[in-house]
Order: sequence, then C-alpha cells, then structure tokens
Amino acid sequence: MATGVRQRSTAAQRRDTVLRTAVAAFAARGYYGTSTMEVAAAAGISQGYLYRLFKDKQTLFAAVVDHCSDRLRESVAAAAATARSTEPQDVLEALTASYDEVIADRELLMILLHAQGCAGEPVIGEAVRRCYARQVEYVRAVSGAAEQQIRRYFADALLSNVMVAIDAAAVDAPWARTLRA
Amino acid sequence: MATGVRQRSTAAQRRDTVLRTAVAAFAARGYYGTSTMEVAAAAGISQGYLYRLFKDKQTLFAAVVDHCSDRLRESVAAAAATARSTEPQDVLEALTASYDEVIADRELLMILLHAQGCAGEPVIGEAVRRCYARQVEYVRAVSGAAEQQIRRYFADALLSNVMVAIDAAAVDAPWARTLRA
DNA sequence: CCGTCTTGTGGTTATCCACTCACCAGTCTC
DNA sequence: GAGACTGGTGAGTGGATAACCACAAGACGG
Repeated sequence: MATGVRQRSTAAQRRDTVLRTAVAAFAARGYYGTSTMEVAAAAGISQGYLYRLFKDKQTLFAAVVDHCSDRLRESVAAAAATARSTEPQDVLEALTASYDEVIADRELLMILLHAQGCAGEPVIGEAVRRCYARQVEYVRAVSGAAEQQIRRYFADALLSNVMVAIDAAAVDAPWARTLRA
Repeated sequence: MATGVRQRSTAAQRRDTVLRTAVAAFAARGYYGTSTMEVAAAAGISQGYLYRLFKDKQTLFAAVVDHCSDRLRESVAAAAATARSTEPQDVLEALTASYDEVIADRELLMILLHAQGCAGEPVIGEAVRRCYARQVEYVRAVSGAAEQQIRRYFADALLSNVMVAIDAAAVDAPWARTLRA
C-alpha cells in the first residue's frame, strides 16, 4: 500500500529526533509528570522502541538535559558574538543583555528548571552538574571575566529564568516590577 | 484496648500537622513525583481523610507552598534582626550573609524549587506568585532598599538555592568554586 | 442518654505507568 | 536468495495512583 513507503532512519537519527521532541514533552510537566508514552507519541514512535533507544526513563531525561545543555551553549555563543569588544566587561554585558532572547526558548528553560528539581535522581543530577560545568567554563573562556563577575551573571540569569517560569511578565504589581527592573 | 485512647484533633489542627509533614514528603520528589498516599502516611492519617481536608492534590500542594512562604518569611525576619543598623545597605547585607542558614532548611528550599517547576498548574502558580510577592514586599519593608538592591538580593538567593539543590557544595571543581565564591 | 456532628477509616474503582517481549519487515552480505 | 542484522510495533504485566464513598466511633448539646 501507499504507506509502504515508510520512512526508516538509523537508530542514531531516531535518537536525535526523540531528544528534540522530548524537550517539548518534558517541558510542560517535568520528569515525574510526563509519561514515556507521551514522549514516544511526540516522537512518532512506539513506546516499545523508545525503550530500545534509551535504557530507562532516567537515562532518557538525562540525555534530554545534555541536549539542552548543547542548545543553551549555542544560544549563549550567539549572544557573545554581539559584544562590542572582547573585553570581559563588554562580553558579559552582551550576554546579560541578550539573555532574554536566550530564554525566549521556553522549552529549554523549563527543562533546565525541572532538571534542578529532580537532581536527586543520580543520573539526572550528574547531567545537571555537567550542564552547569560546561556553561560556567564556556562563559569564563569567552569572556575571560573574574569569578565575581561570572557569578553575578549566573545569578541574574537564574532570576530571569524564574521570572519566566512563573509568568511574572504578565503580572502588573510592585514586586514583579522590582524583580524585572 | 490501649489504643482506645486515640488522639483526636480538630480539623484545623490536623490540617496544620498535615501541612508540616507534607513539606518533607513533597520535598524529595516534588508535586508529580509524590503520591497522596505518601503524604497521608507521613501525616499519620488515611488517604481518604486527606481528601476531606483538602479538595484535591493541587490544592494541597498550593497550601504547602503557602505554608513554606510563612516559614521563609519567619526565617528571613530572624536574619534581618542580625543587621548592624537599619540602613538599607546593612540590612540587605545581613540578609544575604545569613541566607545560607535560611536555606539550611533543605525541605523548604526544595518545595520552593519544585513549586517553580509546576507553576503551570493554575492553583499552584498563584501560590508561587503570592509567595514571591510577600517575600519581595517584606524585604522592601524591612530594608527600605532600592529596587536594584532588592533585585540583586533575590538573584543571589536564587543562585544559592540552585547550588544547594544540585549539591554543588560537594563538588570540587572550578565551576563550582566560581559559583560559590 | 439520645440524636447529631465531626473526626477518621478501610475498601474500591478506573486509570495510568514503567518496562518487557515476542514478533514483523526492510535491507545488506555472501 | 538464504541468513543475519536492524528498525520498528503492539500487546501485555504488575504495580501504583487520584479520587470517591459508605460507614465506624468519639465528642457534645439538650
């Protein structure tokens, strides 16, 4: 029949599309709140095959975190390219200024947020720490900034993350305006 | 029998003990990852009665968040009392300095972290925003600090939160040292 | 001491979930 | 074109889970 012309991919390709679609699935309700069936459906494969591609749910989620770690670094790299100079100050300023655009990728943001919550699961905790390690070292390398400045950058970034997560942008109240300022 | 001498409380009292014990239950694996049975067991009541005390799981979790909001404010108030003067700068410094002690209450921290993740659930999102609103306005009132300074305080606090959540204190690597600095 | 109100308990149900396994169908190799 | 390999499915399994309900038992007012 017509559907005989079924798309077949290599396992590696499939793994990749699964990771990309799984981001959207997990973003909404996190690790515990999302079933492997939902993830499989989002990727357009059977749940059975999902378990052939990934050992178990925890490994799958950790892989999703790693994938997001990549995406985040790419985003930040693009932001770094907008700096006026290679002076540490200028680079960090550019990063901070365009961080809003980085987290306009809401799915990415939500995955990282959820991942922090279930960092207690050993495999996932590892992935989260790996993500932070890469982020910090990348920012350090690209900016050459001092510890204090880098710390400040991450603190600001985390605040922005939360503001987006709790949809504070839609709130017109003093507290929200203060944290946005 | 001896157990005939069963403790009986008013519903209000029970509600309170449930909230206190539920904090520990939800802290480990968050809203989605924790069953109502676990919460009931931790409070020493039947699951059925839990549903008499709280309409549903979402309402229960939102109440837990509100309870944590109280606990957090008390903690911060205690920290504010250690300030050298009532100058905004001094008060905020005192708050920041003793924030580590505030989040030594790991359960409280984890609840707030998990709550951010499921702020998409309407009832819970409301509770989280309420929590931030009270926190910000309390810090503003007790310190009299300017918007920028308050914002900085919260950004630092959030970074500390994450460091604890992902157990970065146990990591001996440059990135972890940078973020702790 | 009786009726009523509230605290509190099992048990039930319908659904869902992580994970497994037997099996089908292209495709590559010799 | 046979045999082996790999992509992929669908139906299960055992256990958990949110929410409901009928009913028990202690307290309390009259």
